[in-house]
Amino acid sequence: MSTADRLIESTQDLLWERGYVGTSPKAIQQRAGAGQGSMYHHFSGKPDLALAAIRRSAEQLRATAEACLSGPGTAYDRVRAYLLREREVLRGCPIGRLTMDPDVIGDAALREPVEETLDWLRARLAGVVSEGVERGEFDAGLDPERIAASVVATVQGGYVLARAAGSPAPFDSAVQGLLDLLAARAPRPRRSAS
Amino acid sequence: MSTADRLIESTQDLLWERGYVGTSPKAIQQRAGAGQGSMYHHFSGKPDLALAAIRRSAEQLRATAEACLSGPGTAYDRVRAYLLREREVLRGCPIGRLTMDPDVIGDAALREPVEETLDWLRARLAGVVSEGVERGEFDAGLDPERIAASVVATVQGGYVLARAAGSPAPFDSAVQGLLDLLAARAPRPRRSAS
DNA sequence: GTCTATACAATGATAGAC
DNA sequence: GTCTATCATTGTATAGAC
Repeated sequence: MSTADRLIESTQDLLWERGYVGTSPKAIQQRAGAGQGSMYHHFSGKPDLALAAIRRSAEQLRATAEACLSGPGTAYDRVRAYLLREREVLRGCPIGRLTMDPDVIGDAALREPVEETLDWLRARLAGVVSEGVERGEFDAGLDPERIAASVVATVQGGYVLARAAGSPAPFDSAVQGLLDLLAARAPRPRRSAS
Repeated sequence: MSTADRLIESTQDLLWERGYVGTSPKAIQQRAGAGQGSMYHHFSGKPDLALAAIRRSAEQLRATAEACLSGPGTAYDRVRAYLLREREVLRGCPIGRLTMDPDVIGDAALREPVEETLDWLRARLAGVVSEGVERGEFDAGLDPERIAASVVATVQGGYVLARAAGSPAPFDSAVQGLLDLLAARAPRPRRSAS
């Protein structure tokens, strides 16, 4: 792997763990095994490197979510797969956690991939729910945009609860609570009339 | 107001806005209009002052939530009042945001009030839901702990979505989505048999 | 491309005068 | 109680040699 790649990967890890404000160029260099000159040769500074790292994390998140949401089964099954997918719950979300970073939210360039990613995720989920409603896999009364926002919020908020508790348990409870509510609106396929 | 109080209040504001890592003693002193000597006279250092500030924010959050949850109406009404209460959505949660701060989560003393507050909130909500189930205000199948976790997670995650979007809209969507799902499990009081 | 040297502000605190 | 030094360390770079 190239030095630039190692720098980006180290930055991804540190942003995830400590946020933008808590991540120093020196820490990045040490984790990447690169010197200062090397870092400033490949990137103009901390914001530039952070942008590259955030973009890469965003791509990865998107790919992971897409794998769940384009999987097999009914709309409910796919939302369920997304909610129950394996996660390192106590680490939180590498993209969502950046929203609490004032220097990220305050900088249009850094915020853009964060906004874009979470917007995409909500829209993608809304599409799945909407499809489900059309197919009769979800009750007709459901508002896809609202349900999508609830699903993403439950995951993001679940991380908050888990980190506060020092345990993944509240995350799992929150997700199960939402799934319980959703299951009640997902009619089982009816074979009686066939 | 005493100097110590002004220091605590300034610290509350800065922790809310910038987190623990992003808040320096100097910034606190300037916002409080106090000198260094003054701060180090009243508090042993940054962690000590932060602890006082976090505890105060925790008390305030608890009081606000309790006001909604002990209000009038059915269990559904009270959960709804909590979810729809006025919030400065784009500022996020002064307690929840601290869970993303490695120096807070990594310090047992600083983490304790955060954990305790979110635990209390979930338990309090679970109590309301449980009461609702007993009274027939919620469907018997609901798991109060799960629903409580979903409610708190939706709020905490709603803040994340709102800050990413730069708008309270996704927060409102997430909350409405959850309320839609909950309303379907909250039978209207039946007068037919009376 | 990578390294070392240098710079200069901010951080988090201590000491001692008032 | 509050103020003004003072201090060691880290943060975030730039300059120039190799």
